[in-house]
Amino acid sequence: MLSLFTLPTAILKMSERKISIEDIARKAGVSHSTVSRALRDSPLISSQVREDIKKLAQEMNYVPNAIAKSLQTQRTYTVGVVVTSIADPFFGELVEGIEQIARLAGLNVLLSASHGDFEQEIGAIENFHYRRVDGILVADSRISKQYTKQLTQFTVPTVLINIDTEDQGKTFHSVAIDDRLGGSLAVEHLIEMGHTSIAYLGVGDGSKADQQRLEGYRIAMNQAGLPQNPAWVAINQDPKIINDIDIGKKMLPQLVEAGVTGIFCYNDMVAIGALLACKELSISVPEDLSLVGFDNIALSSYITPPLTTVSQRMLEMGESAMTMLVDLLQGKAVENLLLSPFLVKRDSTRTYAV
Amino acid sequence: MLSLFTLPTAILKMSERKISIEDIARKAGVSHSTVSRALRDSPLISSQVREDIKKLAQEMNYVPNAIAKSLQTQRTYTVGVVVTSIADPFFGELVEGIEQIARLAGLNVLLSASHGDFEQEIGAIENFHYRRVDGILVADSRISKQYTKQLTQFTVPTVLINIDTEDQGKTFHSVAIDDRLGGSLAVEHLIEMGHTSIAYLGVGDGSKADQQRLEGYRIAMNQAGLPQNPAWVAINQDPKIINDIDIGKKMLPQLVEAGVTGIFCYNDMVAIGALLACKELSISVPEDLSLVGFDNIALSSYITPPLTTVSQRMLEMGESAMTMLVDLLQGKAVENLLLSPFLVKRDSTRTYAV
DNA sequence: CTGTTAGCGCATTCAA
DNA sequence: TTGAATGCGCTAACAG
Repeated sequence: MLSLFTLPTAILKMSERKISIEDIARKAGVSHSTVSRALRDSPLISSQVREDIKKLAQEMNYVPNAIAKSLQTQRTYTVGVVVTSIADPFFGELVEGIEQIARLAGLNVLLSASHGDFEQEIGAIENFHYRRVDGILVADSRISKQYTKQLTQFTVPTVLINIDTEDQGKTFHSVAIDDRLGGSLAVEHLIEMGHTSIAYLGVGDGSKADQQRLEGYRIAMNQAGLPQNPAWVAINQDPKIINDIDIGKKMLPQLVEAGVTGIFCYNDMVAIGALLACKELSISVPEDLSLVGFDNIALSSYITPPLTTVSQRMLEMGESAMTMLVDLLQGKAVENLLLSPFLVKRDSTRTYAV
Repeated sequence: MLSLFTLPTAILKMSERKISIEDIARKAGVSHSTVSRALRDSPLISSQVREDIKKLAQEMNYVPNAIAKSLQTQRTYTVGVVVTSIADPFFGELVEGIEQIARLAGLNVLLSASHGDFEQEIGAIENFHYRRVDGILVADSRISKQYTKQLTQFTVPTVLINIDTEDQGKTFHSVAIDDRLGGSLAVEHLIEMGHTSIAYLGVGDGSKADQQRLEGYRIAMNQAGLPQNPAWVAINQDPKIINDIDIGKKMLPQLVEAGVTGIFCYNDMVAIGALLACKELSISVPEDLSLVGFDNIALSSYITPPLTTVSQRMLEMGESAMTMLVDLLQGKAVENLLLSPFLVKRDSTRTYAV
C-alpha cells in the first residue's frame, strides 16, 4: 500500500501543456524519432540510448499522448458499449464482464445508455463512429429489427448481445442466451417435480425472449407428452402496464383459476409479482403453487420463498461478447455464441402431491 | 439530441478509409479550410457555400474525426469515471446519473472498475491521463487517504465522490453523503418511536462512513438526553469477516443481550444479517426489536419485513458530481457538496411499547 | 543505429 | 470571404 506511490514520478504536478517527445528529444540532444523508438522498445535502437531516454522521460513526467498516437495509427484502443440502462443490475453485471476483458486486452470502454430508445441508440453508435472506436458492443434484448439492418452497414466490428431478432448468424456477430433452452429447463423441472398442469406467464412485449421462452415451454410439455391448455398460457396484452411486477400480479389469478399447479414466469420480476399476488390471495408458495422465474437476479435469492429460477450469467455473457470482439479486432474468425442458461433450484418449487 | 446526422444516410456503407475534409474539398473545388469552416458554421463564410458543402458532406457520408479534432483543440470531450465495481447496483445508479448529465453536456464517459484495489485505481487514472480526458470522477468510499494527496497533483479537473477522508473542502472538489446526518436521522426515528435503549452496529473497517454514522448516532442520543451504554455500540473487530451480512449476523446477539430495543445498522446488508440472526433466535422484527438500515438498496424493500432505512439517492449523487465537473470544465467556481440523506420508513421499526 | 521527412485529419493564423 | 501555410504529438517510411 504505502510503497506503491513512493515513486513520485508517475503522477506529479505538470504545467499547462504536457511534455512531448520533442521536449525530451531536445533535452537529450537527439531527434524525436529516436525518443519515440526508445520509448516503444523498438529493436532499432541501442540499449544504452533507450535506457537513458526512458529515465529522462520519467524525470520529466512524460505522459504519452494517446490522441496523437491514435491519429497516426488509426487505432483508438477504445470500444463503445451501449446498454439500455446502466442502473439495471442486470446490465451492470454485463458491463462488468465487458470491462474486465477489455482491460485485459488493453482496451478502454466508452459507455452509453439508450434507455431503450431507438434514436438514442443510433445516436450513441454514431457518436462512437465519430470517435473512431475500434469496436462496438450493443446490448438490448428488445430492440427493433430495422436497427440491425443499419448496423450491418458499419465497418466497425460489432457484436450484438441478446439482440431481438431471428436472423442472427448471417449478417453480424452476436452472443445471446438460449431462451428456448431456458424455458425448457424451467418446465422440465416442474415436470420432474410431478406437475402436469403447468402455465407460462409472459409479458407480451413481442420480444424474441418472450416468444422463445414460451416455445421452450411448449417443447418441454410436448416431450413429456403433457396436454396443453390455452388457458395455461397467460400473455399480458395491456401495453399500459410496463412494470413486470404488475404484470405478474395481474395475470396470476386467471392462471390459478385455470387450475395450474406450477407456473413458469417470463422473468424473476414477473414471478415476484405473481408471488405478491399469491400472498394477497392466501395461496402458499410452494405448498399450493410452484413458481419458476428467469434471470436469477440478486433479489430472487432473498425474497421469501427464495425463487427457483433460470440463470443467465450476465457476467459471462459480457466476457464472451468482449472476447469475441477482441478476436474480431485481431482478424480472427468468430462464431456466434448461444449461451446455455441453467436452472437454480430454490424454494419456490416443490413436488406436486396429488 | 445533438445528433450529427438525422437522416438515415448517416449510417451507410463506407469504404476502408473514411472521408476527410480534404476529400470533400477536392470534390467541391475549394480548400479544406473552407470545408472546415462550412461544417462548423463559421461566420467567415458565405451561407451559399456553407449549404453546398454541408449537402456534399452528407452525400459523401462524411463523419468528422474526433481524434484529429481533439489533437488540434486539446479537448477530448471525454471524462473518465472510476468506480469500485460496476456490477454493484449502487454504483450502477451512480454511473447512470453521471452518464445522463455527461450526455446532456456533450461529454462521453470512459468507464473503469477498480475493484477496490489501490493499484487498479491509480492505473485507471493514469490511463485517463494518457488518453487526455477533460475531467475525472472517482467514486470510492473506502479509499486510502494518501491517494487523495496524489490526486491533487492532477491538473485535470477531478471530482471525488464519497471519498474516505476528512479534509475535503480544501484540496480538491467532492460530493459526498452526509453520513453524520444520516446516522442522526436513523436514531431520531427510533427515539420518536419511543425507544430509549438504542444500539449502533458498525462494520469497523475504519472508514469515514462507519465513524460518522456512529457519530450521528451519538449526536442524536445526546440531543434527546438519552443515556449511552458502551455495550450498545457493537463494532466488528474481526477483519476476517468481509461480508456485511455475516457481520450483522454475528454481532446481533450481544446487542440483544445488552437489552436494546432498537438497532441502527451501518448499512442494509448488515441489517439484513441482523434480521437473519433474529429469525434464528426467534426474535420478531419489529415486534421485539426495531431495525434501521442505511443505503436503501433495492433488496431492502423486498425482504420481510421491508426495512426502514436511510436513503442515499445515488442517481442524484452521480448527477451532482457530473454537474460539478461540467462547471469546473467551464471555469466556474464550485463548492463541495454534502448531500442530505433521508429516512425511508418501512416495517422493520415500530413504536416501542413499555 | 539514428536523423530527416512526411503525413494522420483537423483548426487557425496570416495573406490575399 | 477564401486559400495557403502551420502545427497539434506521434509513427513510420526513407536515407544516411
